[in-house]
Amino acid sequence: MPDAEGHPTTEEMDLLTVFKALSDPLRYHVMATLVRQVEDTERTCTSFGLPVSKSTRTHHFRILREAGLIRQVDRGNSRCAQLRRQDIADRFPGLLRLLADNPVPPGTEALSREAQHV
Amino acid sequence: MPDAEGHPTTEEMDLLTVFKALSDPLRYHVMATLVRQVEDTERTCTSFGLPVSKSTRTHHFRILREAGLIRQVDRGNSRCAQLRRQDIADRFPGLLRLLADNPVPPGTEALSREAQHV
DNA sequence: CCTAAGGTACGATAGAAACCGTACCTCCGG
DNA sequence: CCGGAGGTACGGTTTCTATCGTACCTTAGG
Repeated sequence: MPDAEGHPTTEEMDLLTVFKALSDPLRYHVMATLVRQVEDTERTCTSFGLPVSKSTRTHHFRILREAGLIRQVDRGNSRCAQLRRQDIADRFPGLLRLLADNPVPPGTEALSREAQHV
Repeated sequence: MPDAEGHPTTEEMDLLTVFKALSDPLRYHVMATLVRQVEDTERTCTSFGLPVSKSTRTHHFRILREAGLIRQVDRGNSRCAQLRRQDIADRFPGLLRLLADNPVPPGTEALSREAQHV
């Protein structure tokens, strides 16, 4: 079962849930962004500049977390999101490559004003 | 643009749309089933024994078709669904393997009474 | 020619999901 | 010690989508 912070183990990850998590443009965008960054990059939820309210943002990151795609670690002040790169690669080989090769498709805008943070 | 029957070209396929199509348990099941069959297998929509009405079934197969995942060919009496294996392999390498390795997860029932057709 | 099987089209409905605002918590910096 | 930034929790709204029924089309077969 998931740990206290709601991170499922590799075995608990389920492709249907992952697809559901990735079927939203905003979440897809977050993942496609994370996957193209250097290993172990940590980013706050805010840094993605999603065009939604704080509470909605929490909602989206929760879904990514519960699908096992990201890890959220407490950094005192804020809570950083980190791609679970190795876990995903182990459980769903090929998935990361798919995301890396397919950034947000044109027409799925409202994401263009991506914050330039790191 | 898509052809007359609504099949997108390989270039038009979009991963977000594909994820959306695969994020429904029934559609996921259809794809996971098709992908495990021998090349060029054709099956009628009915043969999957989905626990939904005819019109809903049409709806699901339309979404799969419009995502570019299946091809529907007229066979006079009925309309057969065929996996677009090569197209998917070209456009989204790794995707078919993911599906083949991850059949319907336990707990996603209502699919158990799969028809034993070919 | 008529019927039944397989499908599509359309309109309606119910449930799910995205979204927001408000209230509240925690930590860092001044 | 206080304010603001980053988040979460909760309740309510709206929008989307899975669902169904009905009507209708086409074809194979009796």
